[in-house]
Amino acid sequence: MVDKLGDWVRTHTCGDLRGAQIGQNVLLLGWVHRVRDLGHLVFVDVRDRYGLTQIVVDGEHLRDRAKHLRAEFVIGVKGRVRARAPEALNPKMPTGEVEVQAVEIKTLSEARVPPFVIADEVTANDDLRLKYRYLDLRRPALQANLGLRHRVTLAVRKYFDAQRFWEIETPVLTKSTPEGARDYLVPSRVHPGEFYALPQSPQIFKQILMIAGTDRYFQIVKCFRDEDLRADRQPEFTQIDVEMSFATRELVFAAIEPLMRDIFQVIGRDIATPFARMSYADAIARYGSDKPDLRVGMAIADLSGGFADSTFSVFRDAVAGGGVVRGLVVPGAASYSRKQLDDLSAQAREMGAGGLVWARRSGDVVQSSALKAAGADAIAAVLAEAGAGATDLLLMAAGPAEATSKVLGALRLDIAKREGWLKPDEYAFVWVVDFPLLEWDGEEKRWVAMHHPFTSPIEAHMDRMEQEPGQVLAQAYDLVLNGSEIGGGSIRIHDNALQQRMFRLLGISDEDAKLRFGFFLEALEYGTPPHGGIALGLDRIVAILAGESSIRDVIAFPKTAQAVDLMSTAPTPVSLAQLRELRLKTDA
RNA sequence: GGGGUUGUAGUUCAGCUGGUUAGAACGCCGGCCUGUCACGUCGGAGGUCGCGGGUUCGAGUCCCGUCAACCCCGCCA
Repeated sequence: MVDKLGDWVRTHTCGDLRGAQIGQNVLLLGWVHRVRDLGHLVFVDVRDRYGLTQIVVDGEHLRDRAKHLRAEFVIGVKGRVRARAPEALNPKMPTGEVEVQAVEIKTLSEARVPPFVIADEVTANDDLRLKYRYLDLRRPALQANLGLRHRVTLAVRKYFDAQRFWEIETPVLTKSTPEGARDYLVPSRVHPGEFYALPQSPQIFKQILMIAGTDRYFQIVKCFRDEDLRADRQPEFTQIDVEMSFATRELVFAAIEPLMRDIFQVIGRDIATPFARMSYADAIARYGSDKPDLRVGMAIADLSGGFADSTFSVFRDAVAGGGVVRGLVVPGAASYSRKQLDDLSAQAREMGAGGLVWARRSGDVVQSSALKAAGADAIAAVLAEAGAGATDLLLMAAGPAEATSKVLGALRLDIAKREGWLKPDEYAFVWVVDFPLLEWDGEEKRWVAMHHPFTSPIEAHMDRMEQEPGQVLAQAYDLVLNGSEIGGGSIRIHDNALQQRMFRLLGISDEDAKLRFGFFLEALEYGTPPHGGIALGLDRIVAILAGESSIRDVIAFPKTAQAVDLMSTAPTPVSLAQLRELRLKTDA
């Protein structure tokens, strides 16, 4: 039986009441969290976004009513706040020094038995949680994540406002410019056979805003990419998009570092600025990744020199063939068992390495999987060169430089994870800089932009773009936090001629460039300020702040790895009438 | 596109080399209980073992296919 709300207005939330309100008459509205029926005495915990308050019900008539309450019913309670007896205090609850003695109870809404218990300590399967997202979101942990996300976006807007940036909305229905990720397409009814694309990023619009003289722009904006998903990737995601006129890399960094400081203030953490910097080449060589996790050391060192004339033919031949021998020192891992070492080798081979060689000291003697082949003196020398101490383990692999570092880098992360060295509340920022402008796409047999085609080469390399495209560095940068790419940006090309050269390098014909980017190339001709910017991944940043491993836990209504919304069941077929109106046919 | 993990009660899981009636905990329903707060306690209901096919005297268990969720590689300018 359900009651009408009538003139009931809440006086407090379920997280408000403290000792100061003792003796007051209050009215609470919320969800039944738990009912504890002790016979002649019934306790009901009422929950809302703000917290939990214990209601006490005795007296025959009301007690009967309380016994019929079930989890997730929405109720109203009129009552009086009273102090709990000293032995009945609950220090685990913020409202635990008081309780509300019920005078009147209304059931405003009944609830079916929920498919899973709504409590942080109970976790159902992901698909069930997503189907009943509104129930999952009632869990305090997810409520806290939504609140955190709100406070972060608020901090972002406050910061940029103070720095005289304007938040400007760019269109969601835009032009498809295939190059990079797949677009989500939206058919036009008014123009049959034609399509809008949902933006992968507002890149061109924000650059045009610079041409339009808005000087400093930011936007907290949804972007869309029709690519396969991961724990840190959703088909629609939110960027903090930033663009500045007359910007240099240093000016962009100087704008973003204090922003990150303000964002981390939201969780009460002081982060140190300026951030560390590392070239892309160093990141790849020393960490095997363009997004190094610097919470741990274990940098990869080049040990090729020690093996150029070695008796160990595998390593000697690798070096002679233009490859490298590289290694990393795992601190304190000299005690690894034979099985652990074998597992690491197997793992390295799985990742494409020819093999993994380990070495360590044991008292005065050295041990190594290549001891016989290389000789004790050579192993001792390389241990010394790598800086391995008495309790450390040296892992080595040989082969082409980049591939070797990537395998060792993956091992490094795996070991660090297993050893618990990656603390979620430790924050290691690094700017990765000096990216190559282009990379060779072996399948398409053409150069493709590493960042995007609007990224400027560094000024000193502009003349060499056509001669040595692979050697040209870009004015591009990524912001990396704990091994996660949380942002990327660049100084843009602001010169029409340079932009056209870039398109040609990418194998885009002049006609094609005109067709796809003509409006932008034309805009560049009307007085374009040098400019640059960055886009930060809001979902990833909030996930790291919240200590969540998946961005799904900081997005209100996320999609599955198959890009399905299990709650609304999107995507779905549409009616023939709808298709006809759009003049579309499907063979699905 | 490729690889891996998982799928058994409402939920989270166990179920050994294939063998009688598929179990536990939580949740749910009912009884008892005046200080609980993950209440306690007694009792009860609840199963197409994801789905389809195969092997077998016999399949939750083995095989093939398929669907779904998750993780990774490719992909993500």
